[in-house]
Amino acid sequence: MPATPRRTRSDALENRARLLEVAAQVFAEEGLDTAPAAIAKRAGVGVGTLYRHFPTREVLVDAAYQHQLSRVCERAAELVARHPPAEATRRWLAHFIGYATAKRGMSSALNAVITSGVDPFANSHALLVEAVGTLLEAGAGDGSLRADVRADDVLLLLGGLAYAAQHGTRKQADRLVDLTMDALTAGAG
Amino acid sequence: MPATPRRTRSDALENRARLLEVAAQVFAEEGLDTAPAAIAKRAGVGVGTLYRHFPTREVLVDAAYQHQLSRVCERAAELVARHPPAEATRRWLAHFIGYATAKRGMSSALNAVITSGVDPFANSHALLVEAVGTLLEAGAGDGSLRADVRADDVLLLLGGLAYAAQHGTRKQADRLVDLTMDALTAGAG
DNA sequence: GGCTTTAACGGAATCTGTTCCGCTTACCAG
DNA sequence: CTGGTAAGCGGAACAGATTCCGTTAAAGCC
Repeated sequence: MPATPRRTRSDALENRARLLEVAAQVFAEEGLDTAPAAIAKRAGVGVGTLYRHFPTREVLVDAAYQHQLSRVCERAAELVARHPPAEATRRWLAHFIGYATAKRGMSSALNAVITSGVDPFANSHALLVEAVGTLLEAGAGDGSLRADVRADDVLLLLGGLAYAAQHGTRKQADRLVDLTMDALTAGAG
Repeated sequence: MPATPRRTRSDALENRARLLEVAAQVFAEEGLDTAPAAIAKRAGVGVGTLYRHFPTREVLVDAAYQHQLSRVCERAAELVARHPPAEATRRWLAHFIGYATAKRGMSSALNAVITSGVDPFANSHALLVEAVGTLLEAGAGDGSLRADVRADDVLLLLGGLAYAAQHGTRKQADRLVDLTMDALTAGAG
């Protein structure tokens, strides 16, 4: 067995990058249910290549959305800086849900990330837990949010909300956010 | 055009009944992802017949689970009779989530029902809204639950929870139920 | 009971997602 | 620069879901 495993081939790296670029664009244009073959073709590679780099749709989706997802996470820090913790949290929840429902397919993308602790997702997942954690800590600090909820629980709940919100109306989504805020503030201080 | 549209053929009715029976059994044994062809074969009909009666998997699943689902709904009334409203609600939420997560695939079945207002589901959906409504009304009556939440919102939320709970641990599911209860009791009385 | 109509049937054909494998070509050593 | 090696490639083959349509037989009428 070789001590130094030969480094990744340059064409493999290029193909991966191109697939990612194309996928992000196609997902935005046509939604997440685009045929894998179409993405591969547009990237100028065979389906085999697509599947080798991204064995499941979710892996591809996560990779394609990672950039946007990190922006959503950054938003949490911005909101905490500008608003009282509870208000920041409310706004971020709404932002998250709005984001999840606005983009066709974004909800399942988020859920793919949220509900997975396994490797390929670790990056985005950790980002989200951290974002929620920032909000919760701020709230616990000034007593506007209860201190006994865990960030990963809230994230899981949020994934469910995003899922549910897709099927309900916009107003219903807003009411669910309100309910969630009530849960987070219950017995705080 | 005929004034009296010829009545449904007897073999069609039999086939439908048999498919339903087989589907419920197969779902219980092997989960929801059983191949349609396998169900059709076991019921002694062609796939075309299966698809004609149940154009989507969800329609079939809803039909197959309708009986069980109605038992879950009845449970709400039983709990209200035996316990204070808030406690009955907590128990029912846990029962619901447990049910959704215990049976492989039951969660998506429930969500198919919950998230749909359209005809084929109307029956089960209405049943669920009624069950939640019973609990909320009882709680509003004695002031242990807030009076300003809508049954269909809670149901939507619950669908999200069931979805989320599938991916989390049992303990996480319990904590989500607790959070939801906190939301329902916040500012009550 | 025989005849006409047409709902309903079955499964072949089709369409879509995924895996597999023989060929290609980038990498590295000499 | 040249040859050996195996990572990576492409698309053919496969698998499962869904549709389509020629055939069958139940319903209703005489």
